Amino acid sequence: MGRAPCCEKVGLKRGRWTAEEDQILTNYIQANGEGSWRSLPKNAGLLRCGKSCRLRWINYLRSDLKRGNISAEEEEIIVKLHASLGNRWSMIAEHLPGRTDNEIKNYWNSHLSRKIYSFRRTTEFASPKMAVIDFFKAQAAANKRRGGRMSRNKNISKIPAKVPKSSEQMKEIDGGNAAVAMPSTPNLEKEALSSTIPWPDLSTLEEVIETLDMPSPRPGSCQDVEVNNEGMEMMCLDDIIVDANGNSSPDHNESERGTITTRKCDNNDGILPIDNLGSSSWENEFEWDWEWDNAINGGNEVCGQEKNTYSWLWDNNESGEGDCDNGIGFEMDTNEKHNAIVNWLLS
DNA sequence: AAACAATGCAACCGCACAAAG
DNA sequence: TCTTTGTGCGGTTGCATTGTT
Repeated sequence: MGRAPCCEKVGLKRGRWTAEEDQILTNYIQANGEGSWRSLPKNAGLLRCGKSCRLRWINYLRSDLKRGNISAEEEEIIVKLHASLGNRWSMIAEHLPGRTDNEIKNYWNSHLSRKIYSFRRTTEFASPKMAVIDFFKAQAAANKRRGGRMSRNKNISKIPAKVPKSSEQMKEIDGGNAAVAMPSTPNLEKEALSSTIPWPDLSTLEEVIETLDMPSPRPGSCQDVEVNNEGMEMMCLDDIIVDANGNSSPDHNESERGTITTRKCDNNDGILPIDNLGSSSWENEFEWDWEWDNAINGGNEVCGQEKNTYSWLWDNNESGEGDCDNGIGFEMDTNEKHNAIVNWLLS
C-alpha cells in the first residue's frame, strides 16, 4: 500500500505555472526560505500541491540555475558520469553546478541517448554480419521517415542520401538472409546510427558483406557478451573511444587494439571509472560498467578481474596491421576515425 | 496551408527513505 | 517499534513547438 498523497488534490491547479504563480512562489521563498513544502502553498496563497511548488522552485525559479544550452564540457561530463552512475540524475547534477537533475535527465533522454550508439545485438543475431545488416535495415527504415520535426540539435547530421531504401536493395545487400527475425531498431537507435557514422557508397555494400567474414570468436568476445538490465547489449560511447584511441599502435597487441572493453569491478578494488566520484557510488557487490578511463588510456588492465573484448565491429581481420576497415566498409585511417568520433562526441 | 508526426521540456506520479512523533 | 509526515528521486506523461510532406 502506498503512502497517502502529499496533499489534497481537489481544487488544486495543475499544469503549467503562470508568471503570477512564479512570482508568488519566489516572493514567498525569498521571504521565508525553502522547505515546509507541504504547508507552503497554503501559506503562500497558491493553489498548488507542495510537491509541485518544490519542483517548480528547484527546477526553474532558483536563482542559481544556469540558463542556456548545455555546453560541450557539460555534455562530456554528463556522458562520463552516466557511464558510471547510470540514471542517478541527482548525483550527476551534483557535478554540474546550476543544472538540475530534471534538466540533465531530459537532456539525456532527448539528446545524448540518441548520440550514444546503442547497438542492439541479441542472440537472434547468428553472426556479426547479421548485426551489420540490421544496421543497414535500420537505416533504411529510418530513411522512410515521413513528416516530423528534425532534431533541434543542429549537431545531429542528416542522413546521407545513399541508403538502401527498398527491399530489393536490401536483398542486394544481404542476399535475402537478413529478412528473418531481425529485431526492430528503436527510433533512437536509428537516429543514433544515422548521426554517427558516414554512409558508405551503396555500390560497396556487396563487397562489404563479403568482407564480413568475421574472425572466429576470441575468448570472451562478442559471443558471450554481457547483457545489460534492459536485456540488450549496449554499445556505448566508451566502446567507440577505446577503438578510437587504440591508435593502431604497434605497441598495442591485438587484444588491446580496437577492442571494446568491459570490466567487472567490485566495490573493494577502490578504482572508479572516473575521478572524483567517491567510492560511495558503488553500492552493490558487483556492478558492470564501462570503464571510461580504461578506454581512454588504451585498455590497460585496471580491475584485473574480467575483461571482454569485442573487436569485430572495428576490425575486419585478425592481422591488426595498418589502417583497418571498420567492418562496414569504409576505409578510414585510425586518426581519421579518432578525430571524427571525438569531434562528434564533443560537438 | 493543412495535416502529420517527432521533438523537447515542464510537470506529474509513485515509490523509497529518513526523521519525527 | 510502529505510524505518520516530509522530502527527494527517477520514470513517465502531456502538450506546445516545429519540420516535413
